[in-house]
Amino acid sequence: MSASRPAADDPRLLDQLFGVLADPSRRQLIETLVTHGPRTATELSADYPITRQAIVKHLQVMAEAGMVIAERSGRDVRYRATTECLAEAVGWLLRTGPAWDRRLDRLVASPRRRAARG
Amino acid sequence: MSASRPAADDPRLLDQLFGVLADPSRRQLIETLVTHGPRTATELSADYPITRQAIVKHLQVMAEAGMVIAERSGRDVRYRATTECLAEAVGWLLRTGPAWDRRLDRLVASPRRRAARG
DNA sequence: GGAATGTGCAACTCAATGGTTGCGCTACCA
DNA sequence: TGGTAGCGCAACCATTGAGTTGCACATTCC
Repeated sequence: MSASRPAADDPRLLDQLFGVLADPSRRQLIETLVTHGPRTATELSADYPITRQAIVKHLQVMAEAGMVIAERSGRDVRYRATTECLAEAVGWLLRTGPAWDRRLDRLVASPRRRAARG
Repeated sequence: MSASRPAADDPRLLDQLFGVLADPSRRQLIETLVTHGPRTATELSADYPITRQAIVKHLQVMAEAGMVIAERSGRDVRYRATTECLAEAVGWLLRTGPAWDRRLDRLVASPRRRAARG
């Protein structure tokens, strides 16, 4: 199961991660799971304007990205938010973000041969 | 101009931000702009397997999200990476991420009333 | 055992989007 | 002043993905 979960250094992981986060419903879903603890898809669907099936699809995508864990107890499946994967996203952002300023700094400092734009 | 750029506290901004980051081409585009400095779409298209038009579309989406700035000089349009917006994404992640652990901690610590499914 | 509740799977619709091609316009340069 | 290189716009195609409905299967509980 979940044979398609990419490795930590696989760019596909970032695709999945950011892809999940790009959807407002999914961010809200995460926040709900965080603030209210593990819940079933049926429970969640009561608080959302979309179908249980839609919720399940979202949760499956999120589970694929390693952001939630599905735990079965009896006939219920309770979804729990996990956090490790988020480090990956933060990592990329911090690794890239600050670098921008450094770069821009260097560009401004260096003499441009093209009409000194800056 | 850019009338559709959402405010800082608008969830739409996070949609755009994470949406941009979810695409590997766009992440690579950002990294290229970061490491090589501002470049034109035509220059960029030389290093990518996709059309200039596709690149332009990406850059427009990224500009919409405030991640790049288009600067015209003569007939060239040079795109420069900016960084402020990333803080928004990092903010959400940090605000949400660490909370997970706190939550999980509390859940583990609290006595469960439902058959102690720990 | 049988009703009720919840999950899982599949097919379908519809909109968004990544990508393409084609063409007209503008700016640069010899 | 004419050729060339680069940008902008529009139409179009194929794919993806969010969401729905319908139904079958499993589990709980009376």
